[in-house]
Amino acid sequence: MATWLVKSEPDAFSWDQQVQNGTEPWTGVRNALAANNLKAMRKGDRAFFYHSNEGREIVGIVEVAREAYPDPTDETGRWVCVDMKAVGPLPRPVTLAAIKADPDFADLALVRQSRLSVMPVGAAHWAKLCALGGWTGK
DNA sequence: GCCAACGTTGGC
DNA sequence: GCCAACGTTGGC
Repeated sequence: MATWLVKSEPDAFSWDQQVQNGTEPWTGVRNALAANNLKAMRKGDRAFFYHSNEGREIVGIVEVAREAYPDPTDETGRWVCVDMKAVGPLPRPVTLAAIKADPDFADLALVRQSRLSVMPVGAAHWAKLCALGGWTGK
């Protein structure tokens, strides 16, 4: 199972909405690198749900419910989306400040490429972020 | 609200 | 196909 991190501005689509809706299409990605990451996602992969701009913290975990398919919000038909299902909130959201303060995360894409909206997270980083977030679920 | 990073567009 | 101009993202 691969692990990822996806960003959303809470003004546009927040964690609360994700939880309320259960499963939700992850649309609106218009960046080639991010789109490649979406295409590499497999059903059952997990991803951190990160609030950009407002909050700037990892607030929860979602799971890929449907692999890449054409983004219905894209008129050109060039871009794809996936479906994400809410798994659960992090008991203690992990802030960007905390991530940046830890040298272990210096090579995390979130730190290195701040504008990328969909990125892979290595197994070691995933485990550490789960621990920091107080995540005890599976 | 400002600015840095960076992707995209369009003129040549 | 290069590169300057411009737009967008997102941290601060």
